[in-house]
Amino acid sequence: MKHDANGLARMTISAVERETGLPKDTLRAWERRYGFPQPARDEAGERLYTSDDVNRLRLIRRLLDQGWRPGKLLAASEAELQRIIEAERGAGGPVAPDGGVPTEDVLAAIRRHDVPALRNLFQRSLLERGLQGLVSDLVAPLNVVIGEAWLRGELGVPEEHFYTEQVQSFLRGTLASYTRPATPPRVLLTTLPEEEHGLGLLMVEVMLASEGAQCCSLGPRMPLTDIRTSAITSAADIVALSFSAAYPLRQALAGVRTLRESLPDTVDIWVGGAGAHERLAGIPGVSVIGAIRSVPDALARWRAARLPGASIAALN
Amino acid sequence: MKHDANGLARMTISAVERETGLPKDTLRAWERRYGFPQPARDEAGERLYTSDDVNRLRLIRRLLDQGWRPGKLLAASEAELQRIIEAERGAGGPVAPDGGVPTEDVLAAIRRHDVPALRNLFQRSLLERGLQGLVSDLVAPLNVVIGEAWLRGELGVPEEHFYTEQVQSFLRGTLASYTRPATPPRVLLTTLPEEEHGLGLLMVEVMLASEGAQCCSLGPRMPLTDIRTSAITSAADIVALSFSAAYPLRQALAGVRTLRESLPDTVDIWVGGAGAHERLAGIPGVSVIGAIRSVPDALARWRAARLPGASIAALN
DNA sequence: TAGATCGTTTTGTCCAGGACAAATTGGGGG
DNA sequence: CCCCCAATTTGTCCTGGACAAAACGATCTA
Repeated sequence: MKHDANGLARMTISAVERETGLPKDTLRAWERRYGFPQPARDEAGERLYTSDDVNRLRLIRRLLDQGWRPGKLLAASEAELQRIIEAERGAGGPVAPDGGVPTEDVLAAIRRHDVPALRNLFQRSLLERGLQGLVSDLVAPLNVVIGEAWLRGELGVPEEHFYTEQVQSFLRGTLASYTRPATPPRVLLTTLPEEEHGLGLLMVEVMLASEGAQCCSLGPRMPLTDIRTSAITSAADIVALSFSAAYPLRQALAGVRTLRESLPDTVDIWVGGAGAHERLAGIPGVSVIGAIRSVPDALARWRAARLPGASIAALN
Repeated sequence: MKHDANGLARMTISAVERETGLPKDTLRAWERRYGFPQPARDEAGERLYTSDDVNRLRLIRRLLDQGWRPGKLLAASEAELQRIIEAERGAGGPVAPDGGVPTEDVLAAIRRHDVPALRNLFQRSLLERGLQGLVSDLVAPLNVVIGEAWLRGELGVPEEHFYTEQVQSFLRGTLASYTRPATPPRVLLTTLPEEEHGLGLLMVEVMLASEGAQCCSLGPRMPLTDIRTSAITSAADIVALSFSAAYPLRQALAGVRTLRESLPDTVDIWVGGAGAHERLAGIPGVSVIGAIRSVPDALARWRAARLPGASIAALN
């Protein structure tokens, strides 16, 4: 981070790429076409962005992920952008209060960076609703709420990281202390290389493991060819992929199609997450898991189809 | 992924950037200066790399991280590259066999993607040596061994991911089921934005938590300004940063200096990991943790200096 | 012999501005 | 109302030049 004559922090184009996830080429194209951002230059003519630029770019990126078009957002004034954010608030329908752990309590704990308090709230939800309930009734809605709070500037980057870190810790910890007889199917979990969010993956793993499936998670960012090799090595019945809303549909389609072609027909592909568009279901042998709570159903269907001889009782 | 006339997989420059972590600009500069890689072109004149190119680039990247210079590596023939890899094998000194869980057993489980077997081995090490012993005597040497095995082509990307994922799961799980009275210091754990490896962070967290410190992990990739805010919000006594060997020293120095300036003097900064160069210790108020096993000592020193009134007994 | 100093080379990153194709949009026709 | 096509939008890639930070290595000093 450099500083200008007034001591204000100024960032180079690669720093901005890192912070916002927007490629350098795109940043330069936007400047050329829309006049925003319009960074100052250093002695060598290199761009120096302000942190205001970065904040606005982060905002724009989120709105892009929600379907807005660059032309609108980049030409928009500050006021217009605020109006768009207002309109976006709760656009996906209100998050149903679940009567369990209050969302505000969780948000308060996150704001305080209060590890014990947050763990307590998770623990409470776990006892009241079980592991699957914790994931589908608390964590899933929380992800939405926190994303929106971030958009409105009510939470910062560290708070979001802190939340993600703590949820992952709690879920993994709970999963680790949970053992039951391993039954089919064997599921390989991962994301494509451009997708780095591992929380969705973990949520699916929790749902599957609670039903006794054998999960093998590779974590995020796995090259396509390696997914194929891994699926075969680990004798997987299902390859589960997670896509966040930010993932370009076109890339998801291409990736899943290639994977589908390279995997044996006996291996199912499941895709889930906010970026798992309906059109992915158009590919034969690919199932879209619309909501995290429907994972157990999908699993039951797979078992009914593939394990016709086994009684349900034997599996439970 | 595109395909050429012979059906061979061909990747665009952004795919290669994604797979290897080498920026597009660097790939083009290497082509211009050293003639490698020299990708074919599609109808539009865009570069199409082969998977051999990518494999070699991945190799080169690792060797760069170990201190080799681009000029040597990129001009090297296939045979010369092999010779360098041979030379590199065990260059860091042999990893001491610790008499506990045999490394080969772990590698075998990783190759088979065998989750239960791997967890068993971790569990065994945990029972034989305790949590700190697991981290310092098994996980730390394993990281080195696995990195070297990858370099020699004995392990692939998915195996490395699989290992990382399983270790993290196991450690987090064990940590979650482990409670003891929280005592000072309060430690904030994270990495700078360019550093995405979270395993080192988790290892430190385990060591610290075993000694009763209050850890608050933000996960990897945290912007500098946000680290400052977070440290203050969470009233941290120590900010712990982890650097992998791949992290450029210059950037580490700049980042840590900036952070040091923005944090109150009462907050210590600890840096660790393979990329935590001695020169970082030159900054006042910054401690370099040379090896993971020295974390408890560092903690004891902090307590002796900052909590002179408290008896050791009260802390344990 | 070990270590500091300083010019030279290496190397990563940035720039401009043009090009193109994939994706989206907005009409019109069945 | 749905489908299809042309116009527009938009992300990504290209070349080839430039520059500064880092690494190197030769020279000098204690």
